[in-house]
Amino acid sequence: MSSLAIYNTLTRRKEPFVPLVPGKVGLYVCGPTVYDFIHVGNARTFSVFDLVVRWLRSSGYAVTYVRNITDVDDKIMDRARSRGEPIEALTERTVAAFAEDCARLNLLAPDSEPRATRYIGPMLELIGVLESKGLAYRGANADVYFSVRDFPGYGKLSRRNLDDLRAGERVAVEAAKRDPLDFVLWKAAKPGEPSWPSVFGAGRPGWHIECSAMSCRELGETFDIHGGGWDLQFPHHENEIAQSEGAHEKPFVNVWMHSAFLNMGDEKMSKSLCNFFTTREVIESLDPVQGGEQLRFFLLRGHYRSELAFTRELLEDAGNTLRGFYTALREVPPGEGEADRSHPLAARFRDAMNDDFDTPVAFAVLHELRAEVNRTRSPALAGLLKALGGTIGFLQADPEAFLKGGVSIDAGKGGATIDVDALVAERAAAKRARDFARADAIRAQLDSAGIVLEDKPGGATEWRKK
RNA sequence: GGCGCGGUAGCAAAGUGGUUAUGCAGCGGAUUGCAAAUCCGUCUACGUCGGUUCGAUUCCGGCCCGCGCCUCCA
Repeated sequence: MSSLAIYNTLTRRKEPFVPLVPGKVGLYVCGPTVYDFIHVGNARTFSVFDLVVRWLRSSGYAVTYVRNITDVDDKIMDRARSRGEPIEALTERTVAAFAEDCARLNLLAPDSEPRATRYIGPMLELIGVLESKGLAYRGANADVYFSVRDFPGYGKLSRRNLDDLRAGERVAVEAAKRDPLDFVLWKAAKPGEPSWPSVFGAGRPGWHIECSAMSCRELGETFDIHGGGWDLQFPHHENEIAQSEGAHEKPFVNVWMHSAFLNMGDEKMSKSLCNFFTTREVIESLDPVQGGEQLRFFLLRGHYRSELAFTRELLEDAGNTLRGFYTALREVPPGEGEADRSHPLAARFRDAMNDDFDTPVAFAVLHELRAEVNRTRSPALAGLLKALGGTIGFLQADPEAFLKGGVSIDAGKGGATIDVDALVAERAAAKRARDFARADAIRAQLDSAGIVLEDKPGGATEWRKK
């Protein structure tokens, strides 16, 4: 039996995974800033870590999964102001929408979903510790900064040399900083902005401090895995390390995981480039029953450290493939009882997932299993297929319902709805009377409405969405 | 300028120093009243130039091309 190896950004290699406490894993993932719907690129990252959590749990680990919500930030304030609504109304609504999107993607809820505004106290404590250790200072503008050059390990995650960084080349550097790379821990309040009282004066936290404070509260000063999108590596995660290790003087995180981008064409999808689709608009453009899992499959069938291009064709392709799995499960209903995890294909699936979550190989194994199910018509093997898919959050829907889809059937021109079952019955009667012209006419009619008929050996007829 | 990632067949995507990845699409066959589904078979591969090697897509080096981070960003 293989054991899990994970690519660690910190060491830039795959390493055997060894949890701090045997059998337990603490996992922290950087969640959304809640001023707008998440886009499909965000969905990729959250899906990747959902896969990680599910696989760790399938492997027997007790996982504590923490994913934060950033609910205080410049963008949130700007958006609330431009909409003329209270900040809380915006963030609450966005959090609720985020939860809906996650549910559609079949993402497990984190065990803890801390919000920045509820951890101001721990953040201030942490900033206090940093100041007492000489790693933080108050600027002339009353902001509090982290002094990057006073933290020896700065740059170790992203492998940057302080002197090579071009801070301020693209954005003007705040004059109050001693070094252009210093980053803000606490921002002094300006009129009309939300603020909290503190020994540093009224203000609000900088972005990076929340993750250091909340991960420590939820998972301890040192924990197993910290994840996020590739772009968070620098400066966000680098700054988290500086804050946490600067304050606690012990390793912050053992394994850093970063998921690759989702691209539009050959550019990264991002809000600043305005080239994104929201997760919900993509799902809503797909079949209402199949859409969520289809998008999830599209996002996860490639390796999480490889970039992925978002196109309509690839989304369709993913849907076709996924329907193939469900077709097998419809034809051969999974047997009751425990699946045989000692089957060679199960072992290969496990090996693939244990090799840094190699989903392309894992799905290739599932395809072999699907063919085996179709050949042997073995309910036990179908059960294994469903069970293995289930370990990574797939193939749990009712196959019949999935394949029928959420069809809103209309006859085409007139928009009149079609009674599929009545037409199927009429066709059956026509077939019995050997009126094949009528039978074929009905097939054609349904086909143009997006319904495919499948005659079964016993004379029964199944239908599904095209 | 610094740091990093990648270039695999129509499309997508793994992997390996010598033996079929896999999927979608296509094509042929079996099957079907016709279809669909399924099964069987099948066609295009490893950016480029060198090096190491009995042998390289797979290791090493140069080059070309693409992308990312260095600002908020999943």
